[in-house]
Amino acid sequence: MMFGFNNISIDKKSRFSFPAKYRDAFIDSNESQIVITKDPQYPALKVYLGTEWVLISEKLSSLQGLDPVVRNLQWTILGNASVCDFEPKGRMQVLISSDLKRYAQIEDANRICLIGMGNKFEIWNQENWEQRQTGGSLATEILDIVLPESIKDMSF
Amino acid sequence: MMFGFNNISIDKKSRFSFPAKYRDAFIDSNESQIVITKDPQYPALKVYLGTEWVLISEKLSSLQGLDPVVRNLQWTILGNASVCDFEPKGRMQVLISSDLKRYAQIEDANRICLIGMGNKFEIWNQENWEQRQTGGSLATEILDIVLPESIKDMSF
DNA sequence: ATAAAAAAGTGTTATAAAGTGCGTTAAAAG
DNA sequence: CTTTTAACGCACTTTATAACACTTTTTTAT
Repeated sequence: MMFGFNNISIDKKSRFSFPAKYRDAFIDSNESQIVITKDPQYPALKVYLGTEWVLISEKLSSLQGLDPVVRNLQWTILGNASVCDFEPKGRMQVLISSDLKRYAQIEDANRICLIGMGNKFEIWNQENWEQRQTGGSLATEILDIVLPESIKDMSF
Repeated sequence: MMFGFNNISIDKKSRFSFPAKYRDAFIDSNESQIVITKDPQYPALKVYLGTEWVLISEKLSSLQGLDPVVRNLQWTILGNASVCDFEPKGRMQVLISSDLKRYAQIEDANRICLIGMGNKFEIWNQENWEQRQTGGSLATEILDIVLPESIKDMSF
């Protein structure tokens, strides 16, 4: 399980590396891919391990896409997913696409917040993260998603 | 599986090429054809791999065509499908017919959005895509399709 | 109906931009 | 002080795209 807050650098080519403390967890679950995508509610990114992504993406894409709420989630999560090859024994580096950077408002940042949430990570712009932590709300957040029954039990 | 957002160019002769990151997926599933057709609900195009198209088109064409909704879907999806030969090991280039371009409102565009949704892609006009993403609705969208039981479990 | 012209489609190449890999330095931890 | 980790810089590779040339098809005019 991967937890905790990390303020890490992102280089000129838009790569960041996972802190070394997570290496064993990645090796144990035999990861070879990392998937980054948009958070459907906040200006932040979700980072899934490849094994976890398979479960989530299969479940989400199997839902009936004619429901507009479902279709929207499919677009947001599946349609923005960026799959990166990744070596747990190497540098554990991944690239963030310019689109995703824009969404998370980290286009010009040279530091980002990487937050371990157990089975996934989140990536935040530092100011947004601090504001959220101190109870403030963000201009771009979307809290009024009413989920259909079919996905009430899913956690993204 | 093929995921993610791509803003790519479409040349003067209406060709686009798939981003190189999808090459392995195409090679693995041994694709030699790509099928582009209309999205039944939005001013967008669906792009299927040949192998996937066989499944969908066979299922859809086998349905009882007396139901007007089914008949409409058959017309839209089957009747507008454009099959292109395609070499996964080559340039992965595909031509979009002027009809389909008009439908997706990309007639004069020199960039389009190609969205990987797992087992298929969607092609969008950039403005429409952004508007859809930020919650706006589009003049031409059709959300009130009531599906007959026979296709409730199909995903297009 | 035929030839000429235009349009549509196919293929190749060159070049700039984006992405990758790896060594070095700097910083932190033990 | 030694070892590990993080950050940076540089060189190399791959990819995307525009430009061009050529072929095929369609249209137009005679």
